[in-house]
Amino acid sequence: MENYQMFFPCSSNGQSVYPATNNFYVANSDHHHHSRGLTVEDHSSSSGFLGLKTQNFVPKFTDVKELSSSGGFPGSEKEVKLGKKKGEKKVKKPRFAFQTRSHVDILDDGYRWRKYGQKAVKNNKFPRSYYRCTYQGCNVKKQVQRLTKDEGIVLTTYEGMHTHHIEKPTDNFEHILNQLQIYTPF
DNA sequence: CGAATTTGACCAGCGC
DNA sequence: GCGCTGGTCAAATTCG
Repeated sequence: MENYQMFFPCSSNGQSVYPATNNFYVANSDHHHHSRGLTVEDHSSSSGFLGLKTQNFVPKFTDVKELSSSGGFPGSEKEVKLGKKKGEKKVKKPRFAFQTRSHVDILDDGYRWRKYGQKAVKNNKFPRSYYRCTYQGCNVKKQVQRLTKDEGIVLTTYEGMHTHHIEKPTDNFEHILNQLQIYTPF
């Protein structure tokens, strides 16, 4: 129940979902001093990945990262600790980050999100926004952050898997999500 | 009027 | 142990 590398196993052009370059890395540590590794570009040809659309702008995915999985990378997991919950044990949740090239922060992926926080992060002049899926019982979270390096890039990090059907189907994203469910142990 | 957002406070983990 | 940082809560406020 832990390996989610096959997040979006299909891409429109059959490439660049998993950039087989040094741009793909496992971002496990939250406390690096520099925004290293956030190299972008080189994959700007990967348009049409999900067909995500915002109001009137279709972002291009420039990178896909697996943030945290217990797949066996040495010291890769920095699992979220839900120590605040009374009886909850700490659950490792897979996290995936997408770098999208967009001028808007809110990428409409078809789910309904409620913002529950916003924090200024170090080494980044843009705040990071925290969202939670509003579907009852589905506590999938995501955070959206714009890069100081290149403010045209928006880094969206998903945490957890949706256990329900998409609410607002947008183009082929629903199809992608269906693909996703196949690899979901839930 | 209910739902969503804003925003400061609070808390936990980690490094020094 | 203390302070910094990231993540979450929750009351107040705004929005539809």
